[in-house]
Amino acid sequence: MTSQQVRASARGRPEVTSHGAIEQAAFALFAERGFAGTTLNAIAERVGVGRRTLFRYYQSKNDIPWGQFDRTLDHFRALLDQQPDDVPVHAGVHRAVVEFNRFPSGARPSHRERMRLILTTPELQAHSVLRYAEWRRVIAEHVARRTGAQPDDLMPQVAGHVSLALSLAAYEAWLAHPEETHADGLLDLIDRAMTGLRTYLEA
Amino acid sequence: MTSQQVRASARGRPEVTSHGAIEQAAFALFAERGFAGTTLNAIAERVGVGRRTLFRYYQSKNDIPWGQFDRTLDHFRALLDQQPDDVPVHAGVHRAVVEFNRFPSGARPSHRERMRLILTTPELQAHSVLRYAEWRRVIAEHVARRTGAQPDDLMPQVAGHVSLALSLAAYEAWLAHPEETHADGLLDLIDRAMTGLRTYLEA
DNA sequence: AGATTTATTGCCCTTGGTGCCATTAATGTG
DNA sequence: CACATTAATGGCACCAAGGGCAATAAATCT
Repeated sequence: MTSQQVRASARGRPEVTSHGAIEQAAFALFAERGFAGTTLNAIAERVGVGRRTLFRYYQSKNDIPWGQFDRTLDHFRALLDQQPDDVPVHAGVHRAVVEFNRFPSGARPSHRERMRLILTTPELQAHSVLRYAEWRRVIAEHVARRTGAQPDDLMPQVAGHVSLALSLAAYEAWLAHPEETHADGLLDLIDRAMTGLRTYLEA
Repeated sequence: MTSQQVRASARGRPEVTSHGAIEQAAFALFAERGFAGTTLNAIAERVGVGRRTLFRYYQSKNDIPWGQFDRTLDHFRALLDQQPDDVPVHAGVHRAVVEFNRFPSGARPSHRERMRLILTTPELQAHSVLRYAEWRRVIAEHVARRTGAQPDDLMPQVAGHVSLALSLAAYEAWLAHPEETHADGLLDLIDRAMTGLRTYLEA
């Protein structure tokens, strides 16, 4: 990936590795031996760094596959904010969600590789809820602002939960058929999940 | 709770404890020291049993708060099956979901206590996804059967995911205001989550 | 009583994760 | 250049969850 947090000043001992380097090493090992079969020691060794140092870059082993997800949340917030006021709230949210999932194709590990690992590995599936919670919060806050409610009120929360539900269903479908390597299939599936919900509720 | 799996025969050494006894001890400790602050050793000690034995009753520490959730899934399946054919699929699912959450009030630990722990403790929040997956599967299978689709198709999956989304939003709201100790508030909130979704999508 | 069955539990080991802190490698200042 | 300062590295000791294994205990069956 690009790089790590821009350090405030160049003083002190420079960082000896980067998030990107760690992720590359980690994903290579995950592919070889699986997630559970890869120890932090093995990753540290391959990166050429002490095990203890890994914890300065990631809070836990489970956090490695997510990379710097938290950074992307600012982007998501911006996407929501730039939705025009004259479209219905739900439509704006939906559009922002779709846009949010448009990922650059050059990334390593690829978005698909990341998500495949995350959504197929039970430990990671579980751990991801904590990431999702922050993401949902962003939606709840947006919906609350647009509707004059509080973020913790039922409707904003429902909007967050349901948006996540649709995204997850779309991701699982995306990963299910192996042909669709390009991200377009994913965005399309998010749309289809939404229309799926509408027909489900109307039928 | 009532008891453990009915043993096939009465042969062999009898079980020295029960799921119920373990849960009681565990919840007492969780209340005292918190979930993370309670070691399996402490639980084993209070139950009066070896630590190793706990693993014969629960797969992991995280599984203790859920009790025998898997058992209730059969009940859920039955609730879905008994929905009349002439109501729309989504309505039947919704009704079954509501009914599923009507819990006996005499249980120890109480349903509310359980859910409060589960939904407030990050480790448990995460772990619960795995439980939810089975629950969602039940819905997806039902919807698939009723609509002539496959359980892994997009719409049934969306139905499962969205039903879960509504339930979680309702549970969180339920736990948010402390007055509503009786389960009725919960069932009502599930209804309100559903109408919340409808107004969100129509506005 | 002895064979059989089944649950308990202790022992040992691996792994993730944390606290602590000495060490290292850079930049700044006199 | 020497030396203070700053900040990252990584070793060490330790804890807790979890799993494999095997000995043992407590019941029933013949």
